[in-house]
Amino acid sequence: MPKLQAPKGTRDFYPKDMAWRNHIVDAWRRVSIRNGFDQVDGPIFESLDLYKVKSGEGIVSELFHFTDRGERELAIRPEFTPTLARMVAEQANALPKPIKWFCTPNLCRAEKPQRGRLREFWQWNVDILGSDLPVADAECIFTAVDLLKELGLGPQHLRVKISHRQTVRHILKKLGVVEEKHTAAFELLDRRDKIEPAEFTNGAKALGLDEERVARFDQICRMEFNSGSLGVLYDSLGIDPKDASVADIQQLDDQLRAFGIAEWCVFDLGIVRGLAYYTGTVFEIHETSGAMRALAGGGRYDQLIELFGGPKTPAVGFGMGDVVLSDVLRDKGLVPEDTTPRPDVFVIASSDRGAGAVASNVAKLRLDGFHARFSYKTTRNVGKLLKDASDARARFVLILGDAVGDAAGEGQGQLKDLAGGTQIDIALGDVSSKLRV
RNA sequence: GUGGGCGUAGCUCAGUUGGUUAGAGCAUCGGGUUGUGAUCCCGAGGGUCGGGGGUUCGAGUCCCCUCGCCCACCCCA
Repeated sequence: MPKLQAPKGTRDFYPKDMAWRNHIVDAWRRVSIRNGFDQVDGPIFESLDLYKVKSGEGIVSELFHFTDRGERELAIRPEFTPTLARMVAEQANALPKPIKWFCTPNLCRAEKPQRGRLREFWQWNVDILGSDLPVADAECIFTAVDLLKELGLGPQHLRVKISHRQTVRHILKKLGVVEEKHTAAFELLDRRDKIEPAEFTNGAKALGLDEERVARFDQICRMEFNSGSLGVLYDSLGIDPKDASVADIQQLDDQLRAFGIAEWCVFDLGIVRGLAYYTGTVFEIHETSGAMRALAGGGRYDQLIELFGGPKTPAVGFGMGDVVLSDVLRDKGLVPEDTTPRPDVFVIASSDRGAGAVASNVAKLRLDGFHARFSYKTTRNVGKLLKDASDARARFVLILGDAVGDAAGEGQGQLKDLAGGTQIDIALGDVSSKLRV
């Protein structure tokens, strides 16, 4: 029999791992809800065609796909956006706008695992549909930043790098690149750090740019503008700030400052995202050191819902994966030793008579809503039992001796605070109210 | 898909030029002592040395294939 092990690029979640995953997913959920998003989900597999709509045939080799007994071609979801688009397209006219949805699906991609990338991972998706206002873009970014803060990260660790397709298009136009070649220009821009300078220059020439303009194009793409300093960009390019083509990015900047997250944000026109479907704002969250792959990425995709057969619906959103997020938190020393739930109370017996009352007292405490545990050991050795309680990371220990009554809640016990070490005599009927303090 | 590094117990690792039934610490489980958390003492379980094939009297050790992990590419929805 072949060795039975978790498939390549997947993870087993033992209690500590599961607690950590929950730590992340719970934070995603908590932050989403307080930012006004509703949770949704869809099937973990969809028809293969759904993924071809957005990404073409080329996507198939990246998918785990199969044929069911009805000869239907299906695929495990590699992303959530097509499902989201399908769901929105189906009920777009009935849903109140703006639609603010989030989800935390697990996704599978048939890629070779490496740092920051596995074959199964969890991804936080946050989307606002039905509004083309820059405030929606800003609220998505605010929500992403809120999550980072929630997990203890600060602007010293991460930066939201923001660009805007329309602004870049406007600059390209100013430099003399015809509109049909803008997509090629985006691709070239995206690859500029991966290719030789000569190849970049040649690519730029193919777009109709001469030597001087190539240099200018490259220079602009390498500049960063802090929030509030977009004027510098306009000046250097001779753009009128009142020009409609830059109004959008200017409003976004104003909103970011209104939300109070300007210090996290920087405008970097070199951020392109490979995705052809982004139409306006695009952004990525990067480590300030620039080392790792992007922690999150997103942008505006105003035409996607139509592509999936829905009405024209502007949309903006982002995704954040658990793998890179965990890497970042680990690097920054923000991973707690153990995130498994701690027992409120651990019940032990120091006498045979006390042992007879353990189950009933545990039952009562549990019915009162407490996380209560006890030991299966038969020893009356208080030291050993306290060690069990301590190992379980319990907050309190209830010690039952000869003073217990015949029924739950009767008689006396002792309640020990494991953190402080203090111990008090207590009537068993008063334990729950004492624990609530 | 391409290239490099690495696989011995749950974890961290020893294991001589190929040579008896492959070891240690920690962890786990059981027992004992002090009945109030560190401990201390005794004991147990756990490895087809990632898997398969080959060379050899003999392979954890040498050769080939394969699987997995890590890293870098490709790609990144």
